[in-house]
Amino acid sequence: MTTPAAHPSPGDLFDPACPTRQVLDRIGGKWESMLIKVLADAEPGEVRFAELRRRVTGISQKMLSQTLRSLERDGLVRRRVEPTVPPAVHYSLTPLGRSLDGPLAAVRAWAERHITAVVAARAAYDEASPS
Amino acid sequence: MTTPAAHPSPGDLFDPACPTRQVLDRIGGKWESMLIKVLADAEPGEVRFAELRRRVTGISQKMLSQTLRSLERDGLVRRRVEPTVPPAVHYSLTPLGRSLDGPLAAVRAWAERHITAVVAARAAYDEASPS
DNA sequence: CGGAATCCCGGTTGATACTG
DNA sequence: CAGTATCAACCGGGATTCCG
Repeated sequence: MTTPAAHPSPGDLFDPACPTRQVLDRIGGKWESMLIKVLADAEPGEVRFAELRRRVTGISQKMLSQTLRSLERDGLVRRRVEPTVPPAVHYSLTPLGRSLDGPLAAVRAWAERHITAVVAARAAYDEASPS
Repeated sequence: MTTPAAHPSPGDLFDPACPTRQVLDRIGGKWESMLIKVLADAEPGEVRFAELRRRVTGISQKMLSQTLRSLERDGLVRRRVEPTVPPAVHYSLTPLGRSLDGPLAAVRAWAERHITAVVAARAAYDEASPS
């Protein structure tokens, strides 16, 4: 049908406006989850821009500031500017951001526990049809 | 303290070959996680191609088959072909795939519990600098 | 120092059409 | 029914350069 109505169920994963979808779109990015982990693990809680750049190997300034801003926008990260010269900007996880690190940790744990199985499956699959 | 960085150790999130990174790259896609949930929720355990297409609103045949194949390759999904005419192909989660649904569910739960806060933060942020 | 703006390339995605 | 093939548009994201 072409059913015009499809699934209007709220909280439904199929809905583009669905919460899960929105959240996955955010943490599914290339850097988001890394940044969250780095900030979650940071001892002082706050980390400066340049330090983040150093810790998140491979990230460009553009992506760092861009990602940081999107996380800030969503209330996951806090940006604190010290009005010195030159300016020092400190980033930290908000309580909301910190709470997301839990679920993220679950995924991380799964990844570490099952990655070998995944890699093995992948190898087996590729070997079956090398083309 | 400030510290550590400088060299990516294996198993470290910063390493591009890190398990978490690989897993997030997979489930972070636009359809992967939806497919996993649909398959996980499917009562019979098996769902046919056309039925998946119907359940995952908005997906194209190309992306569906493409995503399905990548999940199959990684050992998360099983593909069973019934050699009839016309052919009937059934997809289901493997035990490995099913085990991933747990962590994914944690993320989903977080999303549903905190999405309003995220949306609010976003609105507040946008209101602060409307441009 | 932090970050905005610009340019640009390549992978990903979506329509559409064709096949077994 | 269950895909594959092709083409074109899109966009993430890297390098570079400029600014407060």
